[in-house]
This record gives sequence, C-alpha cells and structure tokens, in this order.
Amino acid sequence: MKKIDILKKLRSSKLRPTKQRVEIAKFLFEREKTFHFTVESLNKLLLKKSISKIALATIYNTVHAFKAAGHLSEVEVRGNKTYFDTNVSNHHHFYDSENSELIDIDANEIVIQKIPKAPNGKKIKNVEVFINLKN
Amino acid sequence: MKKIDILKKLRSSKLRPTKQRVEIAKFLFEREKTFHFTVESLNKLLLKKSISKIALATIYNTVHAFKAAGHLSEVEVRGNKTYFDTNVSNHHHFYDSENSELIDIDANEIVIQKIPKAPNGKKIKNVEVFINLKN
DNA sequence: TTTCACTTTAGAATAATTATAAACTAGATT
DNA sequence: AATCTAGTTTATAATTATTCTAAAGTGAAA
Repeated sequence: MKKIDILKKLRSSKLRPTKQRVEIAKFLFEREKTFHFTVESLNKLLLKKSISKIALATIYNTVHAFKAAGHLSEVEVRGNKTYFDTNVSNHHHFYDSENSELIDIDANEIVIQKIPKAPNGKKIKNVEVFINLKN
Repeated sequence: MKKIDILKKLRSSKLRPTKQRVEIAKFLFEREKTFHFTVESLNKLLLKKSISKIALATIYNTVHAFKAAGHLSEVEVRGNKTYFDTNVSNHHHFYDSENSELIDIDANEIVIQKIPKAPNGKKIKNVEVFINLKN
C-alpha cells in the first residue's frame, strides 16, 4: 500500500491524516501479510522503528479510530490484553496459547454444516471459530 | 447437587473444603442450568445471598482454584472482564453484545464439515465457536 | 494567515486483577 | 482433646491495561 493510499484511506474514513496517524497507518497497512498486535506490542514496535515518539494515548486513540472506521478488527482472545487484526474480512483464528500467537484462517477453510438458530428476537451477526492449539 | 457432593467435589480435587469454598461452590454448582458469571457479578450475588462476607481476593482465588480443578471453564469474550462458566463440557456460545450475555450451545448443535490442519508441530486442542448476536 | 474544530500529549484516574504478609483454620499428629 | 502446620483467608498495596483530562498543537477551510 502506497503513501497516497494511506492518505486516501484516512480521508475516506474522515480521519484527519495527522503525522501520527500516517506513521501508524503505514506501519500497520504497508505489509503483505495480515498483522496481529496489542496496543503494547504496537507501541514497542513503533518505538523501535520510528524517530518520533508517539504517546501511548495516541496509539490507543488511533487504533480505536481505525477500528471504528473498519480498518482494523478486534479479536477476542482469552487473556488480559486486547488484540487487533489488520485482516478485516470475515475469517477465523488459530490461537496458540503457548506463545499467545494468533494465526488467521481464511473463511473458506472452515465449513459449518449445522448451526442452531438464534434465540428469540435475535439474529446472527457473525460466526467466529477459534481453533486452540497445543504442542 | 447435595452438600455431601460439594464436599466430595472439593476433596477429590485436593481443595480443602473451607467455609468460603463450600459457600461459593454451593452457590455455583447447586443449580439446574449452567451459570455464566464474572468475578464482579459473583461477588455481588454472594453479598446478597450470604450472611458472611467473603473477601474479593478469596473469590478470585476460589474461582481460579475451581478452574484449575476443572470445575469451571473460562470463556473468552470481547471486553475487559473475564467470564466463567459452570458448564465444563465441550460446548459453544452465543454472545449477545447488547447485554453482554452468554448462552450455551451444546456441542452437538454445531457440526463442522471442514477444518484446516494445525500448523507445523502443533495439534488441535479444541474448537470453540462463537455466534455473535444482534437485534 | 487566521481561525477553529480536531488531535496529541503527559500525566492523572479508573478498573480488573494479582501480590503481600499477617491472622486464621482444617485436619493430621500427638 | 490439645497441639501443630501447611494451606487459606483477609485487608490492603501493587500492578497492569485502558480511559480521562485539560492544556498545547495542528490540519485545512475560509
């Protein structure tokens, strides 16, 4: 993803392209593979990579803004920290609790044959499958 | 579940049946349906029900001891608090984010037809399906 | 270039959970 | 039954993740 696209991405989602947002967006979205992270890990990685220090609160703000704009998805994982995923398409996850690692599984890699109907008055929003791993 | 069974349950899992543990165990396990809770909600409910006050730290200790002994399972839910479930059999969940409610789904209510193989050197521990609900 | 709503920032505040260390107790030993 | 001891409870402090606050900074419209 080029710089111009990052700017488009931000503008189209009504996020003013500030220095910090562009820097974080470049770091998150200018990569081939999808990327899983917590705010803490992202902060550490940004500290290593960048010249300018970005406040932790800004990283929280920015990540949540990207999530609200649909550029990041939040992944529920057992544990204390919140994980985010640059893959915002409908998909599933392997979760390796040994090293707290998430691995994406394409939606078409899992086929569900039978599923219960939603309770009274509710509808199914989406289905998420977690395959927990062991050694 | 009778009181004698609670004592057996605790003894068989090498948990000394203290007053607090018996009280919490009775509250959690002497019921028909499975029960979902957070430490906070359990604390509030115990305060209402019981005569004796149990320290919050003891509730954390006890819930984790029950989990370690296999009497409770931990459910991963998006959000800040940790949910526990008195249903320790292999099963799945509806999650209603409107009111943060979990509903059990029996293992045989969901049939998965196709599943990817585990990554190099890893094995599949278990598969958890979350059906997220909307109105 | 001026203006102003939006943003960033450091630090304080909050909330969930875990650690600490002193007092307590179940159950074994005498 | 009295004593002992390792395991347990408790109040409180500490820690950790996250959110709030309010002052200073900044994109971009006019």
